[in-house]
Amino acid sequence: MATGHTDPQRRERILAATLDLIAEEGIARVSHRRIAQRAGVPLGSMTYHFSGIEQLLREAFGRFTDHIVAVFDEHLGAAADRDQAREAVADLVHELSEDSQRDLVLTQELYTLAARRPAYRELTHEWMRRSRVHLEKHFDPDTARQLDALIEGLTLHRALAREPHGRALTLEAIARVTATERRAPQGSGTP
Amino acid sequence: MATGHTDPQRRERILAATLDLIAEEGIARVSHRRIAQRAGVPLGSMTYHFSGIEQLLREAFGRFTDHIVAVFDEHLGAAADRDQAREAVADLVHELSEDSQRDLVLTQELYTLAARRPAYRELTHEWMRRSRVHLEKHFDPDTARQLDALIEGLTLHRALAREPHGRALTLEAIARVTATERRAPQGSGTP
DNA sequence: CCGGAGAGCGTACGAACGTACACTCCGGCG
DNA sequence: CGCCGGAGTGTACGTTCGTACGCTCTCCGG
Repeated sequence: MATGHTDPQRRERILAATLDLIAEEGIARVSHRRIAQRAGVPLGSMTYHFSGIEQLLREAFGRFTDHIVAVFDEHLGAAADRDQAREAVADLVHELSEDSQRDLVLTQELYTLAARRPAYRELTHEWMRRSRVHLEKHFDPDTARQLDALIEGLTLHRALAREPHGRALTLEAIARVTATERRAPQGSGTP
Repeated sequence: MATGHTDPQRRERILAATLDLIAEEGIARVSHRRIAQRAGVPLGSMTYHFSGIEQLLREAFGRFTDHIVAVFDEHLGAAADRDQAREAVADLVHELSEDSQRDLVLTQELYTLAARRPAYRELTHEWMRRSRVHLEKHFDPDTARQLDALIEGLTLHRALAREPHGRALTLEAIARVTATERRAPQGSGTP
């Protein structure tokens, strides 16, 4: 085509197609050619817009974490008190584990990369940080940390289980971890 | 070489090399040639012992889940009462998130596959089932389920966090999820 | 002592890969 | 009106891939 001018939509379409491809077929099947075909752009565009597959992947996963963090913000930002926060967390767990296979798969792919490569770990750090900011508006830091881990586990197990657990169980787990009546039987100190 | 007889060690070495390669470089970089080189076997052996990469991966991850389930059994099987079970769970979380980057990475790779392919999901189902068997010796089924998810989340977050949380926090989270008896106050061993 | 059966291997082939780079085309400037 | 710079692309190259298959070599029954 050669329009003669910058076309920012091309770039976006490539990034979106990259995430779609990873979600559907996995990192192992990602290639310039497949992405290009899916995005409807010529092969040459790939190396024109991105210096290599590495940069492309990092940028694509950057978009993805932006999206996920937005979902967190959307759910948890609205919570006004502790009980609403608990409900919001339950909603979050169920949305992430039920709605879209896409987000689940991409999350796993990102964790897999993060487990090995520090560059991707930065993305998960930022993600964890942001979610904890929300949780710490309603719970003390230690509890927030535990709850954050619980969210992760509940989401994953619900998504992978043969018979996913119901909302009642999710809420009960959340309630237990966030129950603040601390009679200190073992003496673990926190505010 | 052509020894003229079946050599079961070859097969094992190939499977071990497959897991090593996945752990170090990721599914995306797995190939017959790389595995063969790492295992010290000729390329021709790959197609001789395994019908294709698909079968090879499934079998390799089968070995891996056997290993992980054994770690679960080892830690949780010895626990005699509820408190020992809590300690055992904490040990488990810390061993999996600290000791070996290898197990963590392989776990993530498996979850990634399981999130997309039912064949691999069977492996995770069996894994979850086995771990719940142990947990249900000390806790009621719902609690076991919540605890199982918590283990998952704590392990992952500890492994990926910039500053991993300490054992006290792990134990506190476990205590909280397992503390509340729905019917009776804390007491007897098996539900 | 020998010959066949079959375990195990070396190699060749077509497809797909990432990347480089010469090229085309168009809007704007002179 | 003509031409020039740079955005954007088509294609070619060297590499690596999975897999098939004819071959070698060892062991054992006779």
